[in-house]
Order: sequence, then structure tokens, then C-alpha cells
Amino acid sequence: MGDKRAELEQVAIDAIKHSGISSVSFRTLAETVDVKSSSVHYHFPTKGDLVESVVRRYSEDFSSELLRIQREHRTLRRRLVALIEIFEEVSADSEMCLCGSLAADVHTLNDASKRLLRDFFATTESWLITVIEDAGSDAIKGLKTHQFAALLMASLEGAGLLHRAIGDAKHLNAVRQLVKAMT
Amino acid sequence: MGDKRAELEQVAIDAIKHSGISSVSFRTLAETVDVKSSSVHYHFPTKGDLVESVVRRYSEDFSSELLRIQREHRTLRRRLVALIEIFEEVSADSEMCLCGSLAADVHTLNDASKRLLRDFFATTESWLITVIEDAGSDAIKGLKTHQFAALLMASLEGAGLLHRAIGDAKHLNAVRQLVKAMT
DNA sequence: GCATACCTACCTATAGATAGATAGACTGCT
DNA sequence: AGCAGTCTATCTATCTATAGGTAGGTATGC
Repeated sequence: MGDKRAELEQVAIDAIKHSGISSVSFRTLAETVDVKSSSVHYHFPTKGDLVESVVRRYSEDFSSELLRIQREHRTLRRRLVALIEIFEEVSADSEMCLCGSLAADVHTLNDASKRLLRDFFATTESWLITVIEDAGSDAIKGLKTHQFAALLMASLEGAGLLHRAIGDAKHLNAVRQLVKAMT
Repeated sequence: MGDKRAELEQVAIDAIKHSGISSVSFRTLAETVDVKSSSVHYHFPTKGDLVESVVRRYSEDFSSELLRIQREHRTLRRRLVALIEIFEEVSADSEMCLCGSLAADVHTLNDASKRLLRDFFATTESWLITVIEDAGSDAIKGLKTHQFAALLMASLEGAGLLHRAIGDAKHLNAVRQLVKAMT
């Protein structure tokens, strides 16, 4: 059960990461997984429902990744580099963070989805603060922990956006260098 | 002459900064400046032409601003803070950088517009490199000049994106703190 | 026999774009 | 000076494609 549904979600996720929510229509989605558009409406009554499901699933998967990083790496630098590498991998496929991509189209989202977006960024920044504090309160020179977390969040989303738009990896690379310089 | 045309461009710029190119239609544009949609097509035959004009105009205005900053401020820190303040001002109106906004929808743009976008980011980063080098080669600790420029570009666009999406100024603030910490 | 997961067929709204008409201003010839 | 031709900026009316969404039917399987 839930086979086509999961497939639809995954295709929608990839499409949004690649070119935004406006590139996702019930028809293209349906064609890709070989059903009719009304069947997509069966699983996701409105486009708002689709986006909600997709953000929820993406956020869960992303949180798992953060936990995995925390488990597999012990130093702050390695943990942050591992996070950057996630962004580099999606960039390598001409994609970007799903939530960053949706953030650009936030005016088309319903309230529930907006809340989920906010939660995604808040959760990710909380994780950043946790791993920074875990490395000792003086881990970052010149910036408060929450400021460094916010800076990384903005840099990663911005660098991902620019990479997808102009195909240049230098911005993500610069974030990597920042982490090496400050940890 | 050129009255309605300039008006149309300005309305389009504001709309894109506020909610992206997909929020701009020939009809809404026409209604806002009180003409018919076919008259918009008279000035801008296709949507691609409109976007090209708009990016060209925005890039020119932005370059003027960069020159003004260079003229009005002498230290690196003041210059960078002045740049950040431009981003803070547009964020205060729930808008973001036009080119950052268009970057999110790059797949809908024609080749000419893509090139103009690329040029905008390249020009802005060149300016950053110039003002950093102007302050002496050891102005930034731990990062190469071009890396710091790329980092600022990504942070500013990312912070602008996040501000518009979730209405939080902390990311732009973090960029400001970074500049204070590193200059 | 009812829920699940799909289908056909359709509706309405909006998008970008085009054809062809018109009113008024500018240009240049006689 | 006056008229013909042309350019500019707009209009009305319409086309085609695509969007999200809905009503109602059908096959499968617990």
C-alpha cells in the first residue's frame, strides 16, 4: 500500500529541489509515475496538501541525516563539513534544499506549509547551536553561537540557490572555508 | 515618452522582489498601471523581453549604489555594512534582491536573462573583491579575498531569501556580525 | 459490501500571445 | 499651409495551452 503515493511524493520532492514548486503540476506529476492526474488528487486533494506532505517528509529525512552526522562525527568541524557536503551533493545534481526552494515561493503556500518551513529552518538552526555548544562555548571566535548558526543557515541556502542558478560551486566552497577558518 | 514603459518596469521589479516572477502576469501588470495587457506586449513583446529589461535596469541601479557606497564610505567595514543595509532595507519591505528572487526561478528564464543574472552576481562579487583588496591584503583573517566575497554574496542572498520567507531579520543580522568580527 | 486506488470526462480560471483597429502626433513633400 | 504617409501607443477581441479541481464510474481485495 501507499506505493504510488510515496512515488508521487518523491517525484514532487525532486522536481521542487530541481526547479521549484511552480514546475510541479498534477499532470506532469501523474505522467511521471504513470497514473492520471485525478489519481494524484486522490492521494493529495489539493496542491497545498501535496506540499505539506512533501515538506513533512523532507524535514523528517533531513532530521535523520542530522542525527546520523552527530553519531558518525565527533568534532564540530567534521560535523559542519558533513552538513555542507549534504548541500554539495544536492547541488551536484543541479538541485537545492527543498525548503530553500519553497522559501522562494512562500507566497503560494498555505499557512500549514509556511509553518512547516519555519520549523525546518528553526530545527536545523537548533541542531547547529547544539553541536556548536557541544564543542565548548568558545568554539567560535567573534560571533555568538546563535549568530554563527544563523550565518551558516543563510550561507548554505544562499550558496545552494546560487549554485542551482548559475552552476558555480564557489559559494558552497566558501562556506566550507569559513568553517575551516572558524572552528 | 517612455512613461508607461518605465512605470511597467518599476511595477514588475517591485513585484518580482516581493514574490517572484511567477507573480507577474501581463494582466496584473497592465491593471496596476491602468492599461490593457496587449499594451504591455507592445512595450515588451514576450515575458522574456520584460525580464531582460528589468534585470538590466536593476543591475545598473545596483551598480550605481555600489559606486555611491565606495564614494561615501572609506573603511572596508563601513562599506560592507552599507551594502548589508541595502539588503536590510529591501527586507524591511518584505522584498528581496531582484536577482536573488529570479535565481530561484532560473529555469523559466531565457538565455539572455540567465547571462544577465550571472553578470549581476559576478559584478557584485568583483566589487566586493575590489573593496576588500583596497583595505589591504590581510584585511580578512583565515579566508582568501575571493572566498570572503563569495561567502558574503551567498549569505546576503540567503539571508534575504529567509527574511522574505519567514520574516526573521536574524540572518541578515548575523552577516552584519560576521563583517564586524572579520574586518 | 465496503474501502482503496485508480479511471474517464469535464469545468473554470488564468497564462502568454496575436491580429487587427484606432486616435493622435510627427515628417516631409508639393 | 495643407495633405499623405507613417510611427507610437493604445485598444478590442480572441486563441491556445495549461493550471487546479471535481463528479461520478470501475476493478480489486479484505
